[in-house]
Amino acid sequence: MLNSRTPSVKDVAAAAGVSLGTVSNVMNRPEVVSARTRERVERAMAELGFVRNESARQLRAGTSRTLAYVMLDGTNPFFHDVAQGIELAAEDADLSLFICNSNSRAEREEAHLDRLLQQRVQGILITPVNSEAPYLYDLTRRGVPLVIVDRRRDDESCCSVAVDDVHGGRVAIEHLVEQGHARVAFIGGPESIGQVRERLQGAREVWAELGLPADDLIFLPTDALTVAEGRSAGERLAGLPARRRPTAAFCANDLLALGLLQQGIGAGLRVPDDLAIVGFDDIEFAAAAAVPLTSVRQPRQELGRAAAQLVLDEATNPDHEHQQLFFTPELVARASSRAR
Amino acid sequence: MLNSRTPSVKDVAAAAGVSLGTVSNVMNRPEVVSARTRERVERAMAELGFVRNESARQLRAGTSRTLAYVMLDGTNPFFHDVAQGIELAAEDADLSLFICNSNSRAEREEAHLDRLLQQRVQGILITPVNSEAPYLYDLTRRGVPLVIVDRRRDDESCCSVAVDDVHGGRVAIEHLVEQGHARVAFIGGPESIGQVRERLQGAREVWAELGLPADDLIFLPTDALTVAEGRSAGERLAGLPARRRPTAAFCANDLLALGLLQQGIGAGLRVPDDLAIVGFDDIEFAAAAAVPLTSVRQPRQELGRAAAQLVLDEATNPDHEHQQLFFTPELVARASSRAR
DNA sequence: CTACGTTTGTGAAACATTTCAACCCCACGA
DNA sequence: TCGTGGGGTTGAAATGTTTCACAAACGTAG
Repeated sequence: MLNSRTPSVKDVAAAAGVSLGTVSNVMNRPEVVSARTRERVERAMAELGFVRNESARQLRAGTSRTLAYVMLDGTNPFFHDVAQGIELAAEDADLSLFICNSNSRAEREEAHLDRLLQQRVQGILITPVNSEAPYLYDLTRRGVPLVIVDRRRDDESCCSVAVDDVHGGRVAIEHLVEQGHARVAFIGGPESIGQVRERLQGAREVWAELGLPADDLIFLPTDALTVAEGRSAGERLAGLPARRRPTAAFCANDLLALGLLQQGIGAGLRVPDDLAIVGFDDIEFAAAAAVPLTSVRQPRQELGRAAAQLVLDEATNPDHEHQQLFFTPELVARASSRAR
Repeated sequence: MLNSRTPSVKDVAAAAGVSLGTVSNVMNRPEVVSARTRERVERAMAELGFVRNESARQLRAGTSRTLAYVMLDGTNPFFHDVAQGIELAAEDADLSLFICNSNSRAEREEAHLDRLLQQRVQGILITPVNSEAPYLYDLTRRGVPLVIVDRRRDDESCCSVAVDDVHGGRVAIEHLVEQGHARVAFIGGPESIGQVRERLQGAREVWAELGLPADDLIFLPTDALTVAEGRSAGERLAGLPARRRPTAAFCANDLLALGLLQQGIGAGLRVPDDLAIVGFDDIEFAAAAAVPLTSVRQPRQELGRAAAQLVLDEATNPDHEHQQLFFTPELVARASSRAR
């Protein structure tokens, strides 16, 4: 109040009648200072309302206490769950987490990374717009610990944490076939997204293995993985001639599935009787949908947690080796695909 | 690569054959340095891959370039939309945004604030667990710019940005009465949340003004504002004797409304014919629900943006005065409350 | 040719912390 | 008594910027 400047170690030292080195010791290695002086210093800190200046600490120590996650799409709850997992791991390691959102724009992504570099964050987790972007390789060259989340790189030039999307596609289709469906739509796109390709690939693989005619697995491409695109896919589905119309749809993510569900119910379809639906991700709202949504669950928090552990290993362990972690997704069956 | 240490201004200065003060000038006031040397310095920076050390900058300059938002509940998309608004304003002011999540736990909240204080952030935006918490008052006393978002304080001891919840309650009920409903449930809780109280108050006010019997506005309390609680409220609703059973429900937020909708549809109710539903917040998923949800829209991004502007004013304008901003929410009518 | 103003560049101080070699003091063993 | 060891504390250096008073260079007017 009276003294506007915020107190520094020097002020604390003066107030406690010790040297400033001792104050630092109280904070960083309390065991070397005698109980009596430690207490005195702590009292002085409390009285002055001392708060350690993190910039100065970081400048001298050379190491920051923050991690960063650059997420791809803030409107998709999936990424917030991943972030939550990272946050938990960061908390355990006594680190702060910077969350940025690129909104799927490479230019925002690059701006964020630049900022983070200036902050000298300990490590960066990212779900990139494009995992091959040159500025991502620059990071590695600079020695910044980097983990790619929910995407992969073909070469193994950095750590990554992802989910076996081919397998995810397989279990979704296996489930639908088990439920008696013989004509199924795959809804998703654009194909430039690796995940979409792989989920489709898994679907096709198992469809062929089961000896079903390729024509009866209908690919309905979309322009994005959003609720609106799901609705529009639903309209296209309804437009198909009855004998071609699938009895079930497997959507590349839950947002699409929710859009499809909404469009279907609005058009008077009964789900799952007229149309069974399976989504992907198992976001919170999947279970909360009007007809609870069957979905392929990704271990979202686990994904984040594991990624954080990898980045920490890279940051602290001198003989760290890059790893490509792979989680296996599993099907969560709910009403939207109940047996016919 | 070869030289592991990341280059500093000093290295750049040496490489460009100028003093380090000049390098600083190139970054901070390019107009005072001649075109020739500026270019030389810039080339040296690029060659060395120089990245300014933000801690050092901050230490010397005494001011950080970050804002922080401590959100209340990461599982509610509402807060992410608010954060998005803040982010946009921060971007305009060339600031970074730290996003923290207290998960409705005061202890996490306090830990986050402590961190942020150490980082010397320029200002803090927060949707607090409790706007009267003593540690929030401490912040103000310390002179940290603070804005309370989506909550208020009775005294006007800091800036806040909120929505007129009483009005929101009024328009929701007016709408339902217009649609011909004469027995309506208010679903929400706990009452310790100011918003819940005020939305209920608005509902009761207008109900009385319209001359409807108080008994026909039924208060169904919940333990939280979640989808699960919405479902359970739906069960309680179904348990009411038919002549007491309301024909419409006004939920204190969209998550409750979605839960209620799910339970209702599952139990075979037709929405809106058997039960009309109005939510609050108008989150993305409201429009995407099986029956698109009528909701009272809060200007979520605007809320964040305005809050950011207030905090910046407090941080930079010496004769800043605390303001309590108030937005007026508006009803967005959709299928879940279509005329009967 | 001098005095002066303007433009451009310099160098040292300052910011708040951590770290580390050095120092003091005291107890203890010889 | 002296020497030794060790617990506790100190003081100064170092971290990478920014800022600011000042110096150098260069025109230009008188």
